[in-house]
Amino acid sequence: MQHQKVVKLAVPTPLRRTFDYLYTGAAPVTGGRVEVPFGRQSLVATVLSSDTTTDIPLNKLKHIKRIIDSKPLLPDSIFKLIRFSANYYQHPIGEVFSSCLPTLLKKGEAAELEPEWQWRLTLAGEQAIPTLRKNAVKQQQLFQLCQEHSGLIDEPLLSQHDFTPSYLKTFEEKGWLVKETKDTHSIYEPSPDYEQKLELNAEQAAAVETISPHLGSFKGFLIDGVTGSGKTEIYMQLIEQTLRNKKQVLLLVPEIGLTPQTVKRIERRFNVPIAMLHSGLTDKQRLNIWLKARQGQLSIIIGTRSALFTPLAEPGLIIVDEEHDLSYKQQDGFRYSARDLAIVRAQYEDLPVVLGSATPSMESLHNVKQGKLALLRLTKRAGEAKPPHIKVLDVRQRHLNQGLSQPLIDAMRQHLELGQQCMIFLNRRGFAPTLMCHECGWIADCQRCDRHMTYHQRFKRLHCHHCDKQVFTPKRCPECQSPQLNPVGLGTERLEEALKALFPEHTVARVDRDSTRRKDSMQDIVQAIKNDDIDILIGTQMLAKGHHFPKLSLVGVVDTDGCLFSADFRATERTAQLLTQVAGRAGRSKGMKGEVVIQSHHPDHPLLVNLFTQDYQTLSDKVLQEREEALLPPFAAMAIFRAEANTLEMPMTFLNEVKQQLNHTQLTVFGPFPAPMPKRAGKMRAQLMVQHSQRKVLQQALTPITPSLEQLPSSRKVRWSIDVDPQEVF
DNA sequence: AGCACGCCGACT
DNA sequence: GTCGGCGTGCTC
Repeated sequence: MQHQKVVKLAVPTPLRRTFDYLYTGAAPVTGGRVEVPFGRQSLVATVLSSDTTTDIPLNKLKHIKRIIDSKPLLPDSIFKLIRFSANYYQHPIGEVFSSCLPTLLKKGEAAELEPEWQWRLTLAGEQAIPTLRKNAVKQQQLFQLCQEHSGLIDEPLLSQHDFTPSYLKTFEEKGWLVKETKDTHSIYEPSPDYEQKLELNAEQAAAVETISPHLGSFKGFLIDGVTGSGKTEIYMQLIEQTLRNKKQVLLLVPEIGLTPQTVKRIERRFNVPIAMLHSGLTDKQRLNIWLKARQGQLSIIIGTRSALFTPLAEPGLIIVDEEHDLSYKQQDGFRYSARDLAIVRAQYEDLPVVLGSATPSMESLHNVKQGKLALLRLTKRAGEAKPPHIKVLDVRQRHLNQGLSQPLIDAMRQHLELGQQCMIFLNRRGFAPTLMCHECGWIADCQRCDRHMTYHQRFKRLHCHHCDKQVFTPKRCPECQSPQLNPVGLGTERLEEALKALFPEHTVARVDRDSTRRKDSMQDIVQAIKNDDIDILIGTQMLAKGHHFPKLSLVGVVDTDGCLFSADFRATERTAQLLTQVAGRAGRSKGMKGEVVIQSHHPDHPLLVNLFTQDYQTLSDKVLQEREEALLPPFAAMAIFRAEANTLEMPMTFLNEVKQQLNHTQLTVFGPFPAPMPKRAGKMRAQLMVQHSQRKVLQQALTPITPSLEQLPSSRKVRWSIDVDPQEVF
């Protein structure tokens, strides 16, 4: 009998285990892909270890169908990172592999870059140029193009000038052009003087000087810099040094921060191949970027959360911009934090990681205190911009016109008269958050969620912002048939209407998910603001970050009170970050006086007092102290088990069984209890919280338990998940 | 998650 | 008579 050889595979299935298969002949390489029969389907799996042993009776094992890769797909560091992530986030290894790979690789496509072609002008071609007929304009153009580029043209150049590769066929046949594969150019020399390097102030210079000696080995940094303090210029100079060392840079940005402007700015500055990973790419383009990055043909890779797993041949630096941003944490499926994993990756690849924010997360500030991150503080705005003047306006007993107080309206007038722009911030889209019957008090509730429906006047509809359900606005109250149904409360749509009435001579624009639904409309509005075509801007949190509007001098926050009282222990942090970011939009140009007016019915609320009589740092110190006293993250490691089903009963039963299994561990368990908003999208939800002061202990306790939960009969009657380091408790 | 098997209701 | 409803069981 032939000796049977066994491989351990990560198969893309939600099962938290590995699968063993047999193979004959050459061993599939560890880290490479194979195709295997799995149940009745055929799947692409990744080899975790080759030439290994199995606990499964040999007659139960199937044979692999095909070896896809002859070399490992991923560098060791990424392979390790993926395995670490599956463990840390308690997510099935097969699913983790597939969520880290480009779609086409998941499907089994070869991991090979298509050759890129270029055409070289031959001697015969050169001699033929004078013989070309004068009226053959296109031919003339082509050869001129050739000569302008020292006899070489490539595909991008062709398409730029509206030629197709097939047009060149005739010239190839005549021997005037020769088609050849393009040299895989590795990282270019940067030419940093294309755009002038900006002058650094003392703090910026100190930051660069602190970090640059560490380029080349692992170290974590946190740049805590107020809005406008010039973090980007620090990134730029670090990128430049990394490029000089012929290394690649990975720049992570939050979901909405991925602006073409940032990329253009970087492109203009460095003459190197750059790729931006954004949602608009095709699978093919994504694969090409992935492969080029892996082969070192791209110098800078910019992308959101999932870009973290991009393999790099010569990794040199990881930057996580706006590190506090929630979008770094995936909120479904494989619930990883790209910011946290960036630190792990930097460790594995022995390179520096730079986190930057104007409002750092409590986690990062805690890591600073623990000595895990080195803190670099920028307290001054770069250039000559002054910090804005911030005022909390007590609106108790004041008359409000659609949420706007007279002092705020007056302030707007003043700024508008100076030819400057105003922004009114309201984190609630739609016309009004509820629709109410004036006669009987009936309120339009969502049938599938524990929430009211938002009234959208423009679409004449009620819209649930939690499950996306939309219905036409009823003409009469369903309870008492009264036609008097009134919108109650304030949303951005209503605010827009009010501001247009108040300031008929000024242009008003609204930026929220509804007004920017059309592709590029966000870009258009941002451009219009910069062109000074808009005087008054109404926005939700979409407008809070990243943008630099030179003529914007007044920011008004209409309604903060909703944010001040929330069950979530992170609410304070979130609100403080949002308000700080919003306030930071005002007065970013030199010589302009920025003003921020925050309306509140609770002007004495400690959050507002601490944030605006002091600063974010004072507030974050307080928050950290409270967290320490309450043993909450970041002073404890936390995980939440969530479960949902049609009734609350099954999730509670399941979570109680989970709790029993956890009884034998050292973890502190809270719950199970119904979620703060139990019903969502027609499902009833419950959760169970576990924590321990040490991450290691939490992880080690969960590791044997989570796979066994799949065996529980009650687990199949619910949809359940584990969220390690949860960011939102809902 | 897929995918198939299995045993009960309203249709050509 | 069968198409199909989704309950439940399995995946090396």
